[in-house]
Amino acid sequence: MEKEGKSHVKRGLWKPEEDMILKSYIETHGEGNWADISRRSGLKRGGKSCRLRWKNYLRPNIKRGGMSPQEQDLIIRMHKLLGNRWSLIAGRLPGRTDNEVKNYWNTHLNKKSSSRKQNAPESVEATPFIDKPVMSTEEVRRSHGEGGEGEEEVDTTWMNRIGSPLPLITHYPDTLVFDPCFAFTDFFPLL
DNA sequence: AATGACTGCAACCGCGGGGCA
DNA sequence: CTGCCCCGCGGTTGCAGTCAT
Repeated sequence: MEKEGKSHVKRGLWKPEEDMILKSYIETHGEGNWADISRRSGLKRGGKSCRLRWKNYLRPNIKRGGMSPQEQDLIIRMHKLLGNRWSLIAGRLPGRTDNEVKNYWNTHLNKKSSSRKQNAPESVEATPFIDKPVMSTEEVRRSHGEGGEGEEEVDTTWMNRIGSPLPLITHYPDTLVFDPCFAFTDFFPLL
């Protein structure tokens, strides 16, 4: 079959008409098999492009606009824990997409964190802001008891490494707002 | 008003993983 | 086991809008 074919595949920004076509097609036929969707809908777009457009823009319940302080806080803390696992982080932010979270991090938070590092007080230097995730994906999985239903046996080593079960809040009180509803055990089931 | 620099976001690219024949 | 196809992820690029001069 024809691969996403270089020659006649349209690129660049999506037009409102294209959005409408894709949206109505998916509403009628459902998601799945994006290569097929791009062919059958009549859009001259690659399957990947259709998928991206739907997931990041057209899907229902997409939240647009600025991040709330709570969302910022969550992103920062999740990033510290997981690193650049944008899809996982976005999974904890209803209506936000991995692309949006990634962009937000790269444009806003990454900058913020690096500028903080520059004038960081000693106490902050002791807990570097972003460089390394506290847990690798593997560690997250293990701590969730993957491979052994040891439930309730929560591995708390990440807490020790962060230094506190409420990471960062004491170091950056101007930016971070502790959300008492959030517990890390809350997102483990998603992994 | 013109224009060059900067910023933020949408979209693309390449790669790896999973499912299936 | 192998190869193919599709999907999803993370990194990167490109462009439109905004700001500064």
